[in-house]
Parts: sequence; C-alpha cells; structure tokens
Amino acid sequence: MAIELTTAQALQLWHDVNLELVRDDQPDLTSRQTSILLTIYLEAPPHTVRGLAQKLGVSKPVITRALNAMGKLDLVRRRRDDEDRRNVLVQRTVNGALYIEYLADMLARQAQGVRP
Amino acid sequence: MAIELTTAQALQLWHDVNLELVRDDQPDLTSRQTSILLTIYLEAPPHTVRGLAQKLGVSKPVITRALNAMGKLDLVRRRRDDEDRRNVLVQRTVNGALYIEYLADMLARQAQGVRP
DNA sequence: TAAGATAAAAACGGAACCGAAATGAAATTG
DNA sequence: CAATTTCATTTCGGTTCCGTTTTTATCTTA
Repeated sequence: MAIELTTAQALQLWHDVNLELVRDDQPDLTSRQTSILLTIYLEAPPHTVRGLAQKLGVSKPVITRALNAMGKLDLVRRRRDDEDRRNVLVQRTVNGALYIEYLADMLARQAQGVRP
Repeated sequence: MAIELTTAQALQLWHDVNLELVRDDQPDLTSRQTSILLTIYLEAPPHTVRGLAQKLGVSKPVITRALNAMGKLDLVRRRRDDEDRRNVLVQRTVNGALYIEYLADMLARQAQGVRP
C-alpha cells in the first residue's frame, strides 16, 4: 500500500508541516539534527558517531556538535561503549521519545488534512 | 480523499525526506526559510515582509535576513511596491521554481516508497 | 507642512554552526 | 612494547542566525 500523493499535495504538506514547526514552541531542530534523532529512534542500535556520520554523509565533528545540542535538550544521551572504549554509543531518552511522539502525531494530523 | 498515514509511516517518511535533504547537494534551507519560500510559491501574492512575519509568527528582521539568504541563492527576488514605496514585494524566480519542483518530486517519490 | 505612524533594513552583541586541522584516548599491529 | 590506526572531541577562523534596538524612507493626518 504505497502512499499516492501528487506533487502539489506533497508540497502543501511540506509547507504546512514546516510552518507548524516554526510556529510551535518546541525546540527548532536543523535537518541534520532531525536526521540524527530519527535515525537513533527508528533504526536498531548501536549508534556510533562514526556510523551516524557515514549514514548522513557528514563529518564526525558535525555529529559531535549535534549530539551536544540535542544532549542539552535531553533528546539523546551518550554512553561509552564498554566493549571498545573508543566508541560512544548514542542512546534514547524519555524526553526524546516524547518529542518523537509529538512529531509523529503532528505529521499524521497534517497528512490527514491534505486535500485532493 | 484524506491521506491516511500511521504515525510510524509519518515518522519514517519524515526521516527519509530529511536524510535526503542532508545528503543531496542542494542548498540547505532552515525550517523558516522553507516556510517562507513555500508561502511565496503556494499562496497568492502580494507577499510583504510584514505579512510573512505575521504568518510565521516571527519578527520582521528574521524575514529580511531570510530574504537576503534566499536572494543570494536566487530563490526569491525583492521588488519595491510602486503603490506604497515603504513595502517590499517578494517575488518568485525561475531558479526558485526549479528548486520547488525538485522538492515536490522528491517528496512525492519518498511518499510513494512508504511501506504499509 | 509639521508631527506622527508605518515598513523595511541596518547595526549590534551573542550564540550556533561550518570545514579543516590538531589533540587525546584507546585499540591494534609489527 | 613501540608505532600506527581508529574514534571522538576540541580548537580554529569564518560565517550565519538570533532578538533587540536604531535608522532611513515613506506615507498619513492634524
């Protein structure tokens, strides 16, 4: 069951979602931060800085800084890998799960409102 | 014909779209810039700095700066309003229309790929 | 026409982010 | 066990964005 969406509907949905993200009082995440956050919450662990950098096609410092920012917001958490202490494992938080839930509900609601 | 999308599907779609935006070599727009751009291209003119600021719930300098940035990318253009020369009218460009088209196609393609 | 109102931009200091290069810590290899 | 590799972070200079405040230009109105 693929989702059939005309390009006009897709644009309108993108517009409405972005507008709500700007207008709400949730923290504003960049595309990179959003990609990282959703990768962590949608894909199976473990998630390392190196792995995330490869998946997104960006440098490792970009991941480090994004983790700093999202760590401050309590959306993700770092933990040293005990198997290989060079690695940092990125983990979920309760607050991050709540944010994801907000995002998912908003997206589904906006999609619901798409007009033919 | 509303678009039915589970929250899980919505999240996956959001993830995939953001990931592609990070990975492509198109200019990276912020949520605010995207909202402004799509407002200009989806809603009827005229578009003024003041009107855009109100619609997005942000200050006017935010709009001015976003227009500077998107003007450099040739995505939008300013024109003085001849009726009231205090106003700036924001207008579309060919390059902006091409960017919108790229965005729309990518979104529709990603939506097409959503799995039940 | 002088005074006030309005629209946009500019200026300012502070915060965040960028890519590239250097550093620190831990594991691996010869 | 010394040298090298790997992983993540820090640092650097530069750019961009933020909110607030000030300035400039234009219009309205008393």
